[in-house]
Amino acid sequence: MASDHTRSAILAAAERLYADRGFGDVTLRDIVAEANVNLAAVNYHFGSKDELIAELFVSRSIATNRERLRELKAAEEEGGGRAPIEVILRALVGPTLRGCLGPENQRSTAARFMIRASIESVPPIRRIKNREIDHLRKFVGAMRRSLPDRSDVDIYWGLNFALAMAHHTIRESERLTKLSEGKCDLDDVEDVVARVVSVATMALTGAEATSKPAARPMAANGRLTRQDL
Amino acid sequence: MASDHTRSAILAAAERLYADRGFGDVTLRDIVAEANVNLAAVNYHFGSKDELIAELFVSRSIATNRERLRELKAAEEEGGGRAPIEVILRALVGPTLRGCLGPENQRSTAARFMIRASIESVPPIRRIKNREIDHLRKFVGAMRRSLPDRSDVDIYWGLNFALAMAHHTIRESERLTKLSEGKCDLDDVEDVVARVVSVATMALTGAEATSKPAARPMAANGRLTRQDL
DNA sequence: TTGCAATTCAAACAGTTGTATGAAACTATC
DNA sequence: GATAGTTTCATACAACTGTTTGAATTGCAA
Repeated sequence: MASDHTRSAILAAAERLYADRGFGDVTLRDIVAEANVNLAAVNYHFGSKDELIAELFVSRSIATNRERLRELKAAEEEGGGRAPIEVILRALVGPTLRGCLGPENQRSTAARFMIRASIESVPPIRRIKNREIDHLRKFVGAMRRSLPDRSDVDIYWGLNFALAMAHHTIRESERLTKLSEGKCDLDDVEDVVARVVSVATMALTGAEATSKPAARPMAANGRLTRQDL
Repeated sequence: MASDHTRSAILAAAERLYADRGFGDVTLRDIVAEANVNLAAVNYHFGSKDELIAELFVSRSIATNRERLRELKAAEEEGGGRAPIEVILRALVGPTLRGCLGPENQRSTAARFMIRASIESVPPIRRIKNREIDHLRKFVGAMRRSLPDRSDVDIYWGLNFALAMAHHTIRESERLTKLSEGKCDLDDVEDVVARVVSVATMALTGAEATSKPAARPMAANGRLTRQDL
């Protein structure tokens, strides 16, 4: 492996194009044109298109996960093995939110790529995401230590909701801006982090049991008249 | 328009195939084979593949939205124009959750299709989703009436988080089951609805202001060593 | 029945896609 | 400076895609 030049040019070009135009309509030919390399170079260096995408996604995921664990470890060491739940949650959702939100023009290519990966789910990325469970288990452990009185089920649901709010906000940030007519300021990332952490904390420390009301009928499947939507 | 036979056969076959195998690898030829009709029939009846997908998705969205508004209207009429926030939130997330969760074997094709539409976002569907804002505004209105002291921004965030928890739970239901080793029972739909509504209610009625801690550095972009993930 | 429009059909089209090939160019080692 | 291994390159390939075409068939109305 001499200089890595072609390899990294492909990676950079691919990430930029995917970030800008999505996975759907970026072909290998687009990528090699942007990278100024030969078409065959992709298969030579990466084996296949899917492996290129996977490598791209794995790199960025590792970076985010490393940042998450760094924050988590620091917090637990400071608290003698038991970090406050808010800090754990902040370590969980902070890095992702900070990476993907913030002013448009200063949002990195990497972040825009990860947003795309979150919006348009393609097979090679889906396969990798399934492996993220081990990573999440570390946060489950920390949350258990922080809230020893909470049941496991509540912990799992709290984690699920925290990730839900973070990812959904990233994924649908445009819609939220439009719906709120700009009143929700998604460029103020730390405010977003604080909101997510606050709600997730309430979810984990709030009301003990959830009431179970009577079941409701399922949505109709029959014919329809155009009126809503 | 004589008998609609071909048309509805295509719709049914397409929905079934998309639900089972996703949008990515279902071709028009797969659909017409499943529907036992000629290849050209799709373009004759729908104009294009994208319009077929759009028609499918619009139908199901309308059904869900109608159900949502039915619940909302009933609740507001009962309360004299002012429904409790829990009931509004239940009307918002209940129909979707009930449609998409529940025991695998009794989950309808329609519901499985909508899950797919939520996981794999394809262009024709993305275009339609952007039009859903008007629909959501009706819920914003109801929430404002229910919580007149809350700021608009808080309302928007509460709505956003409610949808986040519902959609993310549907989309990542498999992962949550695996992570929790089956302890989170996603077949008990009403429990899921109750949990989402409960947390969303806390988000909307809980702590007034969110504290604003100091900013944190962004995730590193540099080289990486495989360790996490 | 005749005529006309709607529908179905087989076949082909035009374009794109990711991938493979084999020769050429390069690079570093001896 | 010859050699061996790596990397680049132009080109071809094979398959698949959504769409179109124009003729056949069908169904209904006059």
